[in-house]
This record gives sequence, structure tokens and C-alpha cells, in this order.
Amino acid sequence: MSPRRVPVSRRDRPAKPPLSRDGAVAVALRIMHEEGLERVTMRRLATELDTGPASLYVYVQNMAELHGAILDELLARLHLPPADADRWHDELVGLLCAYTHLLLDHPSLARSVLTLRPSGRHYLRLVDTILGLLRAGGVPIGQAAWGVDVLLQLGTATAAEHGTRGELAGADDERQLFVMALREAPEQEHPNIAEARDDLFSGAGMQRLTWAFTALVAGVRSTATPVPEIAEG
Amino acid sequence: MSPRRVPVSRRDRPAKPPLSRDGAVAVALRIMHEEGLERVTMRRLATELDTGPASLYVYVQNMAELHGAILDELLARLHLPPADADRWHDELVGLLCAYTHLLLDHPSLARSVLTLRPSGRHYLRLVDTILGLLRAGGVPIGQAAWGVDVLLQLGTATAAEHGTRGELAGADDERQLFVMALREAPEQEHPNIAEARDDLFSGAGMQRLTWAFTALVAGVRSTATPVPEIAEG
DNA sequence: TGTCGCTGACGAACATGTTCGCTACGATCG
DNA sequence: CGATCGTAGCGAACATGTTCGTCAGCGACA
Repeated sequence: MSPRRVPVSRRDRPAKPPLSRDGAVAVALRIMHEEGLERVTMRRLATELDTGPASLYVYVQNMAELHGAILDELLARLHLPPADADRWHDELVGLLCAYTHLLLDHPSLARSVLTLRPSGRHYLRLVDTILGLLRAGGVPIGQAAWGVDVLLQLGTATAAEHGTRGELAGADDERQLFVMALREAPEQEHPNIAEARDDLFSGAGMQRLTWAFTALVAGVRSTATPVPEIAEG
Repeated sequence: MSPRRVPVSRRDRPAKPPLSRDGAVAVALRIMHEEGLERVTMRRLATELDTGPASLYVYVQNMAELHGAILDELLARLHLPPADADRWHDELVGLLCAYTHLLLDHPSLARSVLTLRPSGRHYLRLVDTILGLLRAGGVPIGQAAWGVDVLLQLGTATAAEHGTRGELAGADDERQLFVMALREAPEQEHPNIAEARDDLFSGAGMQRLTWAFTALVAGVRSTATPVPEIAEG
């Protein structure tokens, strides 16, 4: 069954490092930077590492986890502002927008990250920074803790939704279809849509995103968590 | 090339309806109710319709669009409360929670819907109802219009994130990994996480969801949209 | 009546993520 | 030094969504 056991003469390759998780992630990052994320497939990665696709699953549970690792590297570039009691609000909104923009360039990354909560080093630093900014703004600890979750989710979901980079070009058509459906909505059946028609699509993406973050931060700030101190032991 | 042109004797089938979009969606719904959403594959659907997978793409652009059609049928069951100036807030939060719960049973539906804005009849009714409730609560039209987007997105994203029904059982492991990462976060490196540790994971899913919706509604209500009336012609 | 051309349908194929057993290497132990 | 066993690695396979080139059937027209 194995007469062609010629080991492909891997003399030109750098002696084949023994295949580790970090190595796989590093190669994935290189491919992504050189050819884009959509070229980072399990098979391509395996070929690059001179092995078969199945071997990768020893170090990475699935594609989503690989995406998580890639994101964590991207997050390293994010500039984290210090917690300042005066500028906390604008810094926070800016940071969230920057996070969202990072993902907007790689929507399929956003889709993976939405499913699988990342647990990388840089992601933890991001969470910590957001918590710090909320605290600097006087937000109670419980609300800040619950809020950081929703704030990051909003950014991730926005990127997953609005991002149509290459791979899924048809999504624009769908959005246009939705816009048309709203525009053509019969007035008597959907009176509120008719009334809000002009406002539903107004504003650029960035404006709306900033507004959404501002609104959510305001809500997190002003909304108390239920029965806050009862469970205290 | 076609000596086996025996038409499979479709005498037992109801004469094979001539393959329409509505028919495909109806069969998809039946399969979903009988065997679960994960069994609704293009191939299965084609087999059921006595054709090949390729034929479906005449009536449906892709799997996501099919998911959108399925969701719209599910949304028909949603009870839409009337716009009441007194009870608007609880009705609104309740409706959003109901919408989220609908999707929580079918997370892959949520993931599709997040990408592709649905434009079905029932979805439009939902949007209209939410707009009406916000208006009943005295929210300015512009903020309501921008808010309905974010509110629905929060529900959809939550379902896509927390939903681990069958198909992706490993996501729980990842979440546990994230929890562990947060618990073990070194105190000096992530002081805010350390401080918020107990609050980060407190509360049941339903409690947190209700709180998130409440907070977001409050924010939408209190946050003005930028330069509201300038573009007016 | 015979021929042309069009459109809906389809069989086959491709690339993807993921899984299943087998293989063969290397450490461990007698 | 030799036998044993655990395990990393891997080839092959499977099911999925999606696309491509082709074909049958049918209406229009000479």
C-alpha cells in the first residue's frame, strides 16, 4: 500500500519544524497578509506545513478557533488608551470603533468570533481596558461587567453584518432588496415604517456606529443590574 | 448517454409540482419541523423535491436566503403587542426577548440572518411594531429608526453567540476556556478584570438579556442622533 | 410539417471543513 | 539490547454548498 514512501525530498524546506499550534498560526497569519483571509483554508495551511489537513486538528479544534487565534494577533495592533476620568467617553467609543473597523476588514473573522468567545492575551487586555474606561466614567462595577460583553458584541455583530469583503459579494444585493422592501412597504400596513422611512437609511455607517456605541454606553451607565447585592455571601 | 431515462416512476409522488420557490420553502419547513434545521441541506431538499441540488439555485440565491425565508415563517408565530403608552417598555423588552428566544432554538438560522438582512413580510411587521412601541414611549423618530436596527441586531447576535444546539457542541468548551482564562487572569496585568471577576459571569442568560435590552432602549431613548435636521430639504 | 432557438433543469464536478482508522516512530520498560 | 505500547501524523473518505456545461422539451416560425 505504500511503495511511494519517497518522503518528497524535503531538503529544500527548513527541515520541517515539528508542527506546533503557534507555528500553524504564524503560517496562517503570513498567508492572510500575503493573499487575504479567504485563502487561509485548512488544506492550504496543511500544504504549507507539508502535511495533511487532518494533522492540524491536533493543535486546533476547528476553523473558528484558528480564526480566534488570528484575531488575537490583529488585536495586538490596537492602541489602548489609558483610563482618564475626563476623556473616558470619547476614548471608549473610539476604541470600540477601532475594534469594529479591525473586524470590518475581515468579516468572516467576525462571524467566527461571534460564535466562539476568544480567550487570547490581547483580547483580555482589550476587555480590561474597556472595563477600566467604564470605571473611569463612574459606571458601577456590575454594570460595567455586564456592559463590556454587550459592547464588544455590538462591534463584532456589526462587522459580521456589514462586512462584505470579497467572499460574499451577494450580500449587497440582499441589503438592497431589504431597502427596497422597506421603501415599498404599504403605508396602511406599516404606518411606522412609512413615518420613519427617511430616517431608517440616513447616516453613514461610521455615524450610525458611533451613535450606537454612545447610546449603549449611556444605557449601560444608567441601567442598574437586577438585585445587585443580595447574592453576596 | 441517457439510456436510463426511466423517470424513476414518480407515480407515488403527487405528480411533482413544477418546482417553485414557495414550494421549496414549504418543504424546507416540513423537514425542519420533522427532523431539525441541521437536516435541511440543499441536497436533502433537492432529493425531497425529486431533483438535483443545482436546480434549487434558480429560486434561491444561496443557503442564507433560504434561512431567511424560513425565519420569516417562524416570525409569523410571534405575538405582536399593540403600541401602548403605558406598558410600552415592558412590551418592547418582552417582544425582543421573544424574538431572541425564537432564534436561540435555531442558532444557525441566527448566523445566517446576521449576514443577510431579511426582508420578509413578517419581519417587516416586526420592525414596524418595534418602531411603534418606541414611538409610544416618546422616542423621537430618528432615534427610533436607528434604534430598531441595533435592538434587533443585539437579539440576533445573542442568539448566534449563545446558541449551541447540536451542530456545534464544542462551543461550550470554548466558552469554558474563556471563563477559565478570565478567572486565571493575573491580577497585576488585568486589574479591572480581577475587580469585576465575580460580576462578569453572574446572572442567568435571561436576566442578562433583559438587562441588555433595557439598557439599550434607555440609551436609544436618551441619545440624540447627530445633526438631526440639517439635511432637510 | 420540419427546423431553430431559448429556457428551465440537471448530472457531474470542485473546493471546503471535518472524521476515521491505520502506520510507524520513539520512548519506556524488562 | 530487544520488545511493547502510546501517540503523533496522515491518507482516504464523507457531506456540505456552489458552479459549469449540457440537454431536453417546447414554442415560434418558415
